[in-house]
Amino acid sequence: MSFDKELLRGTLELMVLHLIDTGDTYGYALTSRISELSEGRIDLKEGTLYPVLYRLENESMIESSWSTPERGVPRKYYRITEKGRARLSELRQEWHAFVECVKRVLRG
Amino acid sequence: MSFDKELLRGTLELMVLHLIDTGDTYGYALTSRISELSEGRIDLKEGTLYPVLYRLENESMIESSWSTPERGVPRKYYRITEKGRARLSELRQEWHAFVECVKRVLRG
DNA sequence: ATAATATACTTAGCGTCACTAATTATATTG
DNA sequence: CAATATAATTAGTGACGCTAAGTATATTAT
Repeated sequence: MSFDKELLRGTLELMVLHLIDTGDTYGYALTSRISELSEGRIDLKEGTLYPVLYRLENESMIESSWSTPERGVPRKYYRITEKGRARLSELRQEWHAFVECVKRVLRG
Repeated sequence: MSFDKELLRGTLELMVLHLIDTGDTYGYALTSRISELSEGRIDLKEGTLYPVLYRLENESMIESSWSTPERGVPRKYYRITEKGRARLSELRQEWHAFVECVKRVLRG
């Protein structure tokens, strides 16, 4: 039902950075958001998403801070940095160019 | 200049199977064909392409036979099998569905 | 109260696969 | 005959999405 995991490689960072860019959010919410937007076709497990977030934070693409909501358990909120926005723009361009390339190969 | 290698994952098989489907061919020619069609953006090294071909042959998606051209060194020609054609059709669908998903996420 | 469930984050270890790099071999060209 | 182009093979590396298990708090059900 779901996609070959290899396909996710290279686009996961793009999607995560984009969603963080559209509004500060936290890990658990990102998995549901991606699942929702992809109509259940992309079902990220925690073991997949969190390492992506740590990588991005480690490279200063995003920053985090703990926050406890009125109800519920503490959450680690992420926001994108300037560096992250630049990277996002690059990744977006790269993705579109790549899709174009594959399209050309599949026509040839 | 070239794409992040992670992007190639998941689409390499698709592109290779497609090109073999459009006409019997051999490894070395595939790299130049893909480079040409992608305007140099996808530059497969032998160490990348040949293992793909061996995998595909091992799974009976393609078949090979040696053939010596009138001029030049012997080549290993590949042709697609019925099983390979079925797989190609699946991969093509999966790819298009995935691109759609990413598009939706990047809009959300 | 307490057990059960939902939310939320962490982390160790695995397998796949594109990569680098080196090797072998024949054919053609200078 | 050396140098280059063509063509295939293969050993080893690293990135990263995955499984799976764990920690911890909050809410709901019994």
